[in-house]
Amino acid sequence: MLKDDTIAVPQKCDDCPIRHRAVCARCEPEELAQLEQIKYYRKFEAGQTVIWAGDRMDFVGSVVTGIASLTQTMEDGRTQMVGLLLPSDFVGRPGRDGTVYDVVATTDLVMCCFRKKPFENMMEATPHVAHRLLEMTLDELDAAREWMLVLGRKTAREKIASLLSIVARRDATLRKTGMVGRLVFDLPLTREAMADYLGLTLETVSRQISALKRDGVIELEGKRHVTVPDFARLMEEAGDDSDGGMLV
Amino acid sequence: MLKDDTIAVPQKCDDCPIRHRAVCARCEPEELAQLEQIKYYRKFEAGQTVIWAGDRMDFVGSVVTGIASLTQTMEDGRTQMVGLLLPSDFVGRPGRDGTVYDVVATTDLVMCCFRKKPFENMMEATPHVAHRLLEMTLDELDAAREWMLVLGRKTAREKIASLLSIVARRDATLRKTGMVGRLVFDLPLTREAMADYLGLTLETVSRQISALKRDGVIELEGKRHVTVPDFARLMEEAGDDSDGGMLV
DNA sequence: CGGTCGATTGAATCGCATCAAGATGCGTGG
DNA sequence: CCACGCATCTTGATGCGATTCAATCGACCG
Repeated sequence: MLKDDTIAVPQKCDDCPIRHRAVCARCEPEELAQLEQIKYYRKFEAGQTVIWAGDRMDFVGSVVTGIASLTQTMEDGRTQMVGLLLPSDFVGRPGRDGTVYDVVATTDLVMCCFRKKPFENMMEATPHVAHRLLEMTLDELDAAREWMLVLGRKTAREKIASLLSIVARRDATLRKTGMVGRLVFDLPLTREAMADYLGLTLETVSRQISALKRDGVIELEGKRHVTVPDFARLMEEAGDDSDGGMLV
Repeated sequence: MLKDDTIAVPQKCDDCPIRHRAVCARCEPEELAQLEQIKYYRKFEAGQTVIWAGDRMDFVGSVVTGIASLTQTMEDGRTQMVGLLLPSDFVGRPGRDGTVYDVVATTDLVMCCFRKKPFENMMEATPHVAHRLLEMTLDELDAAREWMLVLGRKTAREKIASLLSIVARRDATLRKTGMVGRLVFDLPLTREAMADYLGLTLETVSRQISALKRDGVIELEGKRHVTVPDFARLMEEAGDDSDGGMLV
């Protein structure tokens, strides 16, 4: 892999947008200083592959801005996205040399990477990093299991509604508008990426989105800009009334 | 919940069958002594519910013998099993009060439970428990993602073959026969439980098992006793040639 | 202006769910 | 010991939902 994706400009952790959500969230100033020593930034364009399944990984890291996806592929080409990596999410596995997933930049992407060996040493030495990582991993596990229900038991329409409600919810959280009134957001995924995530074909995704639009559950401007007039209605369409379906 | 499931007989950790695989695997003798202080055993019969989704949990623990399942349910009754808990697997989430899943004993079950608060304190104090738990959680996350591919992209036949190969592999590991020659094992799940795990109906499960039998991929004695004459063939049917599909 | 990429829509097909009957096996009680 | 009931499993017929194959459309770009 070409290394011209490395960013020269150093950024202080204090100003980092994911300072309080990422693996470093719990760190004390002196631990942060240690992390600054071993960190570097990398930048990817939408569509670029960050790591191929089976590749050796000499770093771990966090998504700073943008979105990446974890994908598995079968020999015959069928693919399933198994994770959506949003800002503050962690990539890589301490104590293991490779990934089993392709990591692909879905949008333009900036990652904060740590050299693996020093990071592992830090995990041994200081509890805060390890503790935060455990917490994050447990959350991801819950999210993955939540998604198993979507993949295993929901209809195409419910799957689409589930995805939309997740993206809507995350977007609202991010900019701290509540879950009230009309929600407006952009879909960060192509129809094909949605299909890969939902275990559908892109045609079915397209059809169901059209159907939800026709039925007034959502409104569309262009292909990606979505308005949800009534979030409760969307939740209902997703098959989980009330609070259910938390993910990410 | 009735508490008559608590077992009076104390068991020493040294003799414990899951001593070196469970959350206590890395513990030093004195840490083990600490754990002994806060542990107790509980026993469940096949079919009994260990915890209901939404219930408060005042303990965490490990499966010692038997099998349990984690299940999610939608309001309309559709269910999806999101995890199969085998001996040494961990139940519960430190730092959180309840489960979001039903935990059900699939077979007769013995669990080694730790009172939650003292266990959390121990995690703070000693690194070995927390470290091992992180490792196990990362493994579970991988397994969950592996399963997402099964649920999202595999056909009914491939799903059945995937499940069989997992059970076969685990069984062979457990009794240290290799993956060579004829594999013989018992299915620990009913057709309905398999359906819940695979995102199918029990009728489809039954049909596909019959089909695999008809095609000579497996042999059956009774409903539960399975022989796999050629494991590579089974893997092929599962859609992952060579080494793929590791789970559990 | 063709060319490409993403998206939409239609028609035909197929895999799995659904509905419905039986078969098998097992424990219980007469 | 056999009859009965119940749970589990098998098998068949039918219909629906999602895939597949294919044509078309719009937006963007060189």
